[in-house]
Amino acid sequence: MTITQLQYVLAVAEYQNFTLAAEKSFVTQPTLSMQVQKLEDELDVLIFDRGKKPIAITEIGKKIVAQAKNIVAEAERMKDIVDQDKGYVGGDFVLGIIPTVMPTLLPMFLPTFVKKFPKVNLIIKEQPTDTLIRNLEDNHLDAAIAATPLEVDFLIERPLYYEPFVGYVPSSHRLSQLKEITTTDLDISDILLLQDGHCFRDGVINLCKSPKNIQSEHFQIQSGSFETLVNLSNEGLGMTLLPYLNTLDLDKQKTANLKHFKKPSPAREISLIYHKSELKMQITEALKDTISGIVRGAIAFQDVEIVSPLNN
Amino acid sequence: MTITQLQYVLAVAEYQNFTLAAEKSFVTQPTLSMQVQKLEDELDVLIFDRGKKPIAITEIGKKIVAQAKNIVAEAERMKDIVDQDKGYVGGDFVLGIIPTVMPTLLPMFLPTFVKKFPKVNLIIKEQPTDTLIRNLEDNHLDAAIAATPLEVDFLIERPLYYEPFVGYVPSSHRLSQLKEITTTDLDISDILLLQDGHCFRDGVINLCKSPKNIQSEHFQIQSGSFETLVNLSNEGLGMTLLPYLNTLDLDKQKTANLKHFKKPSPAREISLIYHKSELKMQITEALKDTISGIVRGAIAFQDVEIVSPLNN
DNA sequence: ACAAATCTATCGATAAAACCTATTTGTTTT
DNA sequence: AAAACAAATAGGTTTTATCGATAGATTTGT
Repeated sequence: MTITQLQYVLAVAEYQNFTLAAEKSFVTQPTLSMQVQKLEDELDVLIFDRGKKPIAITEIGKKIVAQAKNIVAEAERMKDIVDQDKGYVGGDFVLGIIPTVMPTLLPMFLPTFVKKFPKVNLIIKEQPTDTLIRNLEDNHLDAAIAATPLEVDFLIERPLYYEPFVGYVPSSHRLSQLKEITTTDLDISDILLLQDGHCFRDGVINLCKSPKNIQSEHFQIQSGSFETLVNLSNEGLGMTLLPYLNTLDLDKQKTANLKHFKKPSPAREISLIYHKSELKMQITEALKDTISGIVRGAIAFQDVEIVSPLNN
Repeated sequence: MTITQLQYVLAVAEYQNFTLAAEKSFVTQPTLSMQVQKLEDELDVLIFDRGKKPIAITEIGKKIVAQAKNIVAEAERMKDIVDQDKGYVGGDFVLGIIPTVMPTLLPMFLPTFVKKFPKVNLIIKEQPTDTLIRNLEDNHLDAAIAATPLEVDFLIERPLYYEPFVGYVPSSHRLSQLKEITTTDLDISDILLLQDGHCFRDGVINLCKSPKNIQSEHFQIQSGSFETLVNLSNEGLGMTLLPYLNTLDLDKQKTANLKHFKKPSPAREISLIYHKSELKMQITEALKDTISGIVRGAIAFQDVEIVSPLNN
């Protein structure tokens, strides 16, 4: 049994296809097939059922794949250990970020981070929460930034900051005369929402969880960007809710339409999340420290109440 | 990096000697040296300092060895997983047992176990507790039976039974008229002890921890067997303490000299202990179940108070 | 139902590696 | 300073990981 063989098995398990797995492993298909066969011979079991297509993983195969993941993860950590000891922080680091955090947070910490750790090649991917979780499980992401708590057992969550929700209420709206709003003022039927899949959308829905009007929506407009939502709102189609950081770069006229919540303000918890196997911990820690340090200046700590980002 | 290279590194770390490590790994010394060098090249660190003899492990080398242990242990577990799935319970199983448990417990469970698991080749080693712990750490033992609690962080303890201490008091002794004895009756200075290194000795000393007479011993006779202690005791050299199971095969005349403790009787906790990496768990579990089942018949459960087996 | 496409296993050849024996180099011991 | 011991190095052999080409099998498309 070699680590290479285990990696090949993991690739096949992931792509459900020997040819593709071979490509991704940068070897030819016969090479990969042979090595998988050798491992199967050595363990004297069938890991994959090649009978049907796409190929299936046998019952014992699933256990073997799970254990192979352990072994390969431990093996990868070896490099981490050595790097850490050398004080060397470098290499690729793939970070996933949810769409509603990306445009506001990334510009804040990226310049500082790349300056502080010039040898780290940071690769950023914008993905919705469910994709982030899947990719963290498969080790395609080294870490991610998402709204929490997620309650996923293989993930560790390290809160970075708490971002209050802010109402955007145009002058035509029934709430426009209020100085501060509360959750009970909200009516889901006249709030403009982001598209399905955005966890901020789910957060807003959770916030308005008064069962009364949840069915009787007169119209449905969904967008992927807050800018669109604000513009639609100005057209008189309803109010909307924005994350605090998104309110900072509105123009003066639009800023006048912002309505803050009465304390404790509902807020989303934004965390750095990563696999509990804790690979590349030195970069992960550095990232967390950098972001925490930067954001602490931007978001005054205040009395907040965390809203769940999950739809359930 | 290959698993073989890691195993070579572990061998060198264990034997502090390339030649011996090569022998134990069933390869020649140059082969092992080369592979270790290759790993060092790949990780770009020195694992061993060959400058002085015996060779030393570098600081980073210690971390690498620790991680290599993790990887190799996970790799070994792969075979376990496959075997377990096949319903096959076999292969070698090396069990360590402390001397004071060996002669009484082994005959009780060995016949049952070998009959129940004919494919397991059980190898028994009689060793004092400290040796057991060292060998469990190095994976030279798959499990061991010892007096607990030991509070060793890499070990898991699974209590098998609680064995009361029984006093052996010859008719010439000052306590011979008592029906039951208590710990306060004991005086360390007239109790015959096993040799240094036996944890039962430490247990007895802990039991008598009345600081009064611990210095003023008039004579010191130490033996490795309870039989000798009982015979010396009959010669009027003092009383002694025996584990309950050792009192069962005394002759009628000697049985008359036994004095049980007043409930709750002091007792030693005998446990099956094994490394927390949990290799060969199916055999370990089978062993535990076998012994628990057998002993439950021999030792009536009673009110006991556990005595620490550690000297401190 | 047949042909095309897709995918895995097998074959033969090659380059890489793991390993061995013999020898050299560098320590430690006498 | 010589002897003894231990690790590195050199050169050669065996093993094996890999490749390219191809055959066999299953699924898909017409």
